[in-house]
Amino acid sequence: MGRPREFCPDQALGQALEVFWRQGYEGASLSDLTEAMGITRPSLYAAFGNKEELFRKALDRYESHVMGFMAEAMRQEPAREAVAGLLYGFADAQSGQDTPAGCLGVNGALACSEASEPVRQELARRRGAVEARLAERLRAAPAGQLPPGADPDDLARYVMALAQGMAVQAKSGAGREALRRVVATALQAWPDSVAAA
Amino acid sequence: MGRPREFCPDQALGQALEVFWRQGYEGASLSDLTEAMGITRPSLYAAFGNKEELFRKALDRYESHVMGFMAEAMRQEPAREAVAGLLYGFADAQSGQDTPAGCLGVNGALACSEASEPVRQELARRRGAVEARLAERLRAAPAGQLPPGADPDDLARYVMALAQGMAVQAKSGAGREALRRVVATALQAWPDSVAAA
DNA sequence: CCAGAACCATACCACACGGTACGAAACCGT
DNA sequence: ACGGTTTCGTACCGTGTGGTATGGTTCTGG
Repeated sequence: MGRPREFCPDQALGQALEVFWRQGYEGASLSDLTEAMGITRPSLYAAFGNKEELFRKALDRYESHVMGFMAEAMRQEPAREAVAGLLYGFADAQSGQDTPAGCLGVNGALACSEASEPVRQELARRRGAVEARLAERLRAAPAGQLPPGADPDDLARYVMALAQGMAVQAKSGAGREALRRVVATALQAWPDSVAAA
Repeated sequence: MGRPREFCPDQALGQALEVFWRQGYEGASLSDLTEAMGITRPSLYAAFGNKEELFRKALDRYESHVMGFMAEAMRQEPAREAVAGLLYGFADAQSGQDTPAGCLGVNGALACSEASEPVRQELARRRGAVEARLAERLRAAPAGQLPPGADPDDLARYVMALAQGMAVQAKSGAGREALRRVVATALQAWPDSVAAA
C-alpha cells in the first residue's frame, strides 16, 4: 500500500552504474546521478540508502551483468582457452559502444580522498577476488597446460595486471581493436602447442 | 628584492607530488596540499598559480625524477633488455618504500568529474607519449630481436598495458616482489634466445 | 633610514557537496 | 469515502571546496 514509486529501481540503478563507470565514485556527484536516473534526491535515498550503498549496488549489477561472461570463460578447456576467454571478454567489456570506456572496478576509485577509502578498499578486495578465482582455475589445470616454469599465482596476477592495464588504456581512448591486439600479443607467448601438450 | 620566501619551492613541490601521487588530482584537497607542503594557501597560489598548475608541475617533477630511469632503460640492447629495464623500473617505482603506491600518471585522474577533464586528458596524452617512445624504440630494433610475428606498435601497447596494470596492482596492495614476478612472467614469453638471434 | 616590493597570515568569498525536513500528492484496505 | 501509508517535490542544512582580498611583516636598493 501507499503511493507507488514512479520509476523502475532496476533501470535507475542501470543509469547510476553508467555514471559511476564513466566518472568514478567521487567524480560522480549526487546531481549527476539523480539527473541521469531521472529521480529526485529523496527518492534516491529512500530506494538505495546513500551514495556509497548505491555504488555498491551498482557494483553488484556490474559484476552480474557486465562481468557475467567470466564464469563461463573460466570453465573453458584447456587453461589457455579460459585465459583467452577472460582477456577477450575484458577487452570487449571495456570497449563497448554503448557503455563507458574502461572498467568500473578500476575507474571507480583507484586513488581518492580519505573519505572514500572504504570504497577504494572494497574495489581492491573485489579485484583480488577475481585474481584468486583465476589462480584457483589455473592451479586445477593438468600439468603441461600452463607455460613451462609458470607458477599459477604469478600467472593469475600477470593476467589480471594485463586486464587492468587494458582498462587504463581503454579509458585513455584505446578502441576494441587495439585492446584485442594486446590480448593477441600476450597470448602469442602462450602457444597452442603448450595447451595441446 | 622584497621579503624572501620562507619555504623551498622545490621541496614543497615534492610534498605536493606525494599527496597527488597518493590521492589523485581530485582526491587531494587544497587543505591536504598546504598541510603537507607546510605553507599557506596564498603562498601556494603565489608560487604555483593554482591547483591545476601545481599538479602539472608535480607531474613534470615526477617524470624527471621518478621516471628518470626510462631514458637509460630505453637505450639498452637488445630490445628485450630495454623492455625488461622499463618493466622492472616501473615495478620498482610503483612499489617504493618511501613513496606512495602505484603510478602518478595512473592514480592522478583515471576517471573524474567533468571539471577535471583537462587533467585526465593531459595524463592520457602523457601515457600515450611514453607508449609512442617505446614503439619507436622497438621499431628501430634489428629484425629478429622482437618476438616472431610481433608488431612494434602492438608490442609497445602490450608492454604499457602491463605497466599500467601493475600500477593498479601496486595501488591495490601488491608489493615489489609480486610486481617483479609479474614482469618475470611476461618476459618468459620473450625468450633470450629470440634476443640472441 | 626610508621607500618600494615581495611574502606571510587571517579571514573571507561564492559555490558545490552529500544528506534531509516537511508538506502535498497518490495509492490501498476497509 | 476515509485513514494510513508511501512516494514525490521543494527547499533547506552544515560542511568543505577552490580561490582571494587585505593588512601586517620582512626584506633590498638607494
